[in-house]
Amino acid sequence: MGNLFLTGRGMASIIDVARLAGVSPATASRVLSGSPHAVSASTRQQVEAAAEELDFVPNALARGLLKRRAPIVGVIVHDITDPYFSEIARGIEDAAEASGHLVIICSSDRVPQREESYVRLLRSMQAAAILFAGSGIRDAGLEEAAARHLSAMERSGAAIVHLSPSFRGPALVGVDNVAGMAAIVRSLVGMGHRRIGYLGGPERLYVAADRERGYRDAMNEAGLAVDTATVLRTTFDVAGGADGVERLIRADAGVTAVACANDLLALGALDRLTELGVSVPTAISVTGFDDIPGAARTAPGLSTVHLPLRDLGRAGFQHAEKLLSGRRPHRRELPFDVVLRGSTAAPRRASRLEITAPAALAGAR
Amino acid sequence: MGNLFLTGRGMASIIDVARLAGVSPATASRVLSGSPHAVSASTRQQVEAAAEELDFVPNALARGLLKRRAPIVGVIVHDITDPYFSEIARGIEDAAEASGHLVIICSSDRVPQREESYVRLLRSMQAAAILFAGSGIRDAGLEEAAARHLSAMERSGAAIVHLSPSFRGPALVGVDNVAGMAAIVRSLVGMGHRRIGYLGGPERLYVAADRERGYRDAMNEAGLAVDTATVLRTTFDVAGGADGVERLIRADAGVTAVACANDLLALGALDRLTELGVSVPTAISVTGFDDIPGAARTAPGLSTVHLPLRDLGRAGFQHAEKLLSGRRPHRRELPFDVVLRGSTAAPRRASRLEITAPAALAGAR
DNA sequence: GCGCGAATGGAAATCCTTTTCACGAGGCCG
DNA sequence: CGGCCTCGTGAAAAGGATTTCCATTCGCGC
Repeated sequence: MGNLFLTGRGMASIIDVARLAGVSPATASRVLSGSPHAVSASTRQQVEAAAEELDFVPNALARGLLKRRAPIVGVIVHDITDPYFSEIARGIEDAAEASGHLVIICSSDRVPQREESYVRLLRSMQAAAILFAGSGIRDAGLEEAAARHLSAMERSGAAIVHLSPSFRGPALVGVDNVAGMAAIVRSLVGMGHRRIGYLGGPERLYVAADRERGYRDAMNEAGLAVDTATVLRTTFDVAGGADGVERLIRADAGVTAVACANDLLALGALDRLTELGVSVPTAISVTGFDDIPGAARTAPGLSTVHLPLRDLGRAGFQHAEKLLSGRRPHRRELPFDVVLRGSTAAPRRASRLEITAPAALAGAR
Repeated sequence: MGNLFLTGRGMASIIDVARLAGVSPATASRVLSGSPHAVSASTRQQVEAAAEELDFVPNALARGLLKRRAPIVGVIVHDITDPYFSEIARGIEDAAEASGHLVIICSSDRVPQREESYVRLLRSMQAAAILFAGSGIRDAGLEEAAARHLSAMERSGAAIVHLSPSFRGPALVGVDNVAGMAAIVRSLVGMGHRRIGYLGGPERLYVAADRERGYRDAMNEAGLAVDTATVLRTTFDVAGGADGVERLIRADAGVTAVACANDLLALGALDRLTELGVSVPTAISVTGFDDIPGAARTAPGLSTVHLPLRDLGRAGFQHAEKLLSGRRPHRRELPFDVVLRGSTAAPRRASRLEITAPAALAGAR
């Protein structure tokens, strides 16, 4: 077959449609792009019929070139395979789809250079927005390059949104990591724990620093010592958590609980404790942070700080949309929630004795 | 400050660079786009210095408009939150990044209309390739529209790659789902199970059909009856698995093992069985499919069919690259692996008695 | 009957880059 | 020493859609 109005073997352009409809490209554009310019009903119909007939799909590149903006948003994550990030990404995607935007996923693997390369690529694609889902990484080189790219993009009207703390300061849309960690540590204290170890994330991650500060705040507040031997920093993943608890246990500092900087760490810790025959929560309590899907399915269920990750993604995109439409949205803070499952309990008697009047306790029991 | 050579407040264009370097845009382009065309060393250096000075980032939209192709690939998944898909997506991303492509994630939620809308969007963006990570959905409306879009894209040189079976036939790059399921069911049979239930996925998913066929094949091959009451189809997620096993158990058909069409179903099944106080594998064995990260972390560990998901993604992108460079790559089949963990064991004696000579068994034990 | 505004449609510029095509200079071979 | 080839560079077109001006027509009030 082959339609005679088609310019070549490629896709039909708006010129082809205009020709078939017997109108100018300008008119066809007005109909097809929903312009406010008046077009008579009959002409409109002609154009729509022609577009349908030719299976016309507008070239977003041409449109974007003119508008200086492509209908895409980039999301910088550390690893899309990490449920924390895929949940956020999904929230962004849902909100983006509603406004016709496509979402580009960029897993930086926490390598500054890879992150910069992605930002550059997104900039070259004239992305409408970039959302940083993952925490910033303290790195002079990256931050200099990133600052340059980001301010250039903002100057040209793109939206930049941080969902976690970064070198640009606290997140535009995010949760209070300090308060969240402090809250769950406080509930550990409330159960009677006194020697609480901490398994932190990489030192260079801003979010890891915030969470560690929350831990220290809560400990200080309760008048408890933070032993340097019981605060460990490791990689932000399951393997890090497994090795971390083991080191913590072997240091034999008598900790009765371990607060982990995120759920992945806690999952790894749970695994290793099981392997080591250390029972949770009888011998030791474990807490996580984030409440990723799957945190509830461990045995025992993981006590953690629930974050509304999908909402965070959605809210992040909405923030970007406001920025794009010229408004100046407020910082937005989403609520967290301490959820206690089976991985935490009061410490064993022996431990309690250390911290309570022995006689009183013995008598009560 | 503000550089006088900048046209406006926007980003520097190649024309600005050319002007600053004192050459024509053509020459600047040749330097900056790595064209094979000869350019003298001194000119080249001038241009590079100017580009650096102006923080020039090429406009990928303009380039794409000319080349009729944007350096982006779309990945259609059912849900990026599902570890099965995020693993594949990550593999694609890794391979794509190596060749300067960006990856767009499209979660269809298995809604045909949403899938079509995404394909249309990708087409309008002149995506270089679309990879279908999720299985096709049997749906006349979608398939008609999809066929139209896809053949149009292929005609214009884009690459379309299916990683799972679809209405276009078996996957271009994929695994043998029939054989995989048959293999794990066979190992259940080998352990002595005779009444093996099946928890399948949505009827309209091609991949679900394949896996169910594998189950039936293995059962027939072993001369075992497939009772319609012990084959259930449900949604492809944790909730479906939980409800599914419960129905299976309550039907009281005496099954000693349940093969699940994927790991999410198996995870749900494990959860519910625990809640119900049915011990795994003592009372009942459970198997999954895919070996998502986390399948090893259940208690007991999930026996499943390991799929090299990340490799699958990588191989899929490489296939697309070959297609784009005009080659005609072969179908590629990746290996699977039955991995037995704690969720499977030989059935209890009572069950064995049904199928083995009672005297012999009793004597042996 | 004249003029004015609304309605409608077209011509052309614009967005930025790549890629022919053309041109001049210089080197080499015959 | 003339013709030819190579090298280096520039001018201009192309790619597809939008949008700013204009131009035309029609209806209508005076």
